[in-house]
Amino acid sequence: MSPNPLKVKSKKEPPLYRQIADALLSGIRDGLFPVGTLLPGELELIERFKSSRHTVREALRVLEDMGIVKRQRGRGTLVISTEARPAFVQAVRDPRELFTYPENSAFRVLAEGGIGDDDHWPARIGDGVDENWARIAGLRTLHDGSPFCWTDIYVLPDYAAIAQQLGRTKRPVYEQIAETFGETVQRISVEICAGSLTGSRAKALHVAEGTPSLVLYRRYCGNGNRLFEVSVTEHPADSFSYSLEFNRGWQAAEHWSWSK
Amino acid sequence: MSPNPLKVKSKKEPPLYRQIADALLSGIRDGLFPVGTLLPGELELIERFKSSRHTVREALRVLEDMGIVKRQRGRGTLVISTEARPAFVQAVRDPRELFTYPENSAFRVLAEGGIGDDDHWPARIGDGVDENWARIAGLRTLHDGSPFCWTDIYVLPDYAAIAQQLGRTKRPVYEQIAETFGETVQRISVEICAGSLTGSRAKALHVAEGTPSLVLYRRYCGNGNRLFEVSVTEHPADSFSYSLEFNRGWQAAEHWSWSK
DNA sequence: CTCGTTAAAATGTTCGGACATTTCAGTCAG
DNA sequence: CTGACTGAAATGTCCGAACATTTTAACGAG
Repeated sequence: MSPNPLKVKSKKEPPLYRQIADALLSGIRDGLFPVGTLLPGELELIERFKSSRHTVREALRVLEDMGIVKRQRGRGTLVISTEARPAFVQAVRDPRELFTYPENSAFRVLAEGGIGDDDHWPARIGDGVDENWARIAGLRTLHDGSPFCWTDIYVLPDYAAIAQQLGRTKRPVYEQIAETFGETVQRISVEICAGSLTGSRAKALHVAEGTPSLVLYRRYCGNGNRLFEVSVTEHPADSFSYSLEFNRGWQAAEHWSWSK
Repeated sequence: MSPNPLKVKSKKEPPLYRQIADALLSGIRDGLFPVGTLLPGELELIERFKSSRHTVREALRVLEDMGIVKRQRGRGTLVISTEARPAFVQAVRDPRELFTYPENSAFRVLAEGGIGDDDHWPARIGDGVDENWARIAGLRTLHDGSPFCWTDIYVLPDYAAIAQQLGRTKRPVYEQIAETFGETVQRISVEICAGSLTGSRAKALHVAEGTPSLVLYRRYCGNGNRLFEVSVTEHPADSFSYSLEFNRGWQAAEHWSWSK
């Protein structure tokens, strides 16, 4: 016989810790506990929900996993957001995966100097970069020497010396900078737009004048979220495409209740 | 006086639950517990580490948060990976954020029919789409009527009827399909490449023949990861760019030990 | 051999208690 | 007023116990 043929419990009550989490979440969303304030302490929640500390902590852990609160020993439970973590993510284990460069490619420096020497893009590079930054221009080539993209790299003045050790290795520039100057890459942003290859760039890449191109702006932030490198890469259209993949659910998405 | 001036405890011992987690992780990486097998049960781990169930569960929770194991009630703790979760992620709350379309834009259907009628892209669309799929072509326009991209949409034959209700709303097509036919978007992939606008497309978008363009291929997978929509969107270069942002650490990255 | 039942095993949930560590504000000596 | 100290408060770590729920495999009736 079925364990329980009479009780139709089609809608079973969720566990207590989740009810508590939902109640707290409602309170947060309703403005009872605004972002930036501290949630009531565990002892107080135990009293309010007539529960045990273990259960209350489990509820708070759910909120922490959702990115709603941040717990700090000795201080309390801080409300940091009113919305849950995203439902879709693109995950990248290694920033290297953001490049679609073939393994067997190398960077060849063609020119270096101040940013004033550049007559092409400064407008689009954006904030954080000024005329004091160093500029390194070059080609990325396959092992057989055929070039497949043009790159302009802009780095903090202090990191200009990186140009000397470039071209000897296949590794990404940001990685060499990070290692040489003790940076830790914290944030990377990528902007993609279309353009067309003209003049010296077209000639360097052996394509016809006006060939459509894909232009990628990459911005790297290191320790303290300080911008330390911007690179502008231009690919001939037919030799490059950029792919992304997003998947629903990060971790136990079904683990959350989402009453709504 | 300082709390403890004599003990130099510069290297404090990590908590027990983390030591256990590290030990298990080492076992997993060393092949003691290969991917696909079950970890020893909680009771057994309690004995082996001479600890309490609470502490063992805390350790297992760490591994679960890292994406190393997946716990299943009644079954056990399954090893699903030997590597931790990625260090960089692009997070998207709503798939809508993958579009950079202005809020006040609308889709206007210009043509619909079988996929055989298309003479432009079929080669690049890829697997999963055959000649039975339906095709809907159209323009996306701002509220003032000015067009800013050309779109070809390919959908499963069963979903061809979606064309009838398009154009009346501003909502993304994938969203209307998902709602109308009960799909849940599970995966989205985006491929970006450069092209140039010619012929009827250039004319429809009011740009000169040969204007550089950004072409986006979007593939949507629904229930059971079945591909149900592919869209190809072409933007004039100067009116569109695509941005991405990746951040290090997902959640408590510093929470992990990473003895390495 | 097939199907349903049953029992064992495993994780999930909940309670209780104790001590450790960190943060912060208040206090008191100088 | 400044600085060091102290103590309260909060979360972190850890142990013990009990029952619930789910999965799986063994078992037995037909």
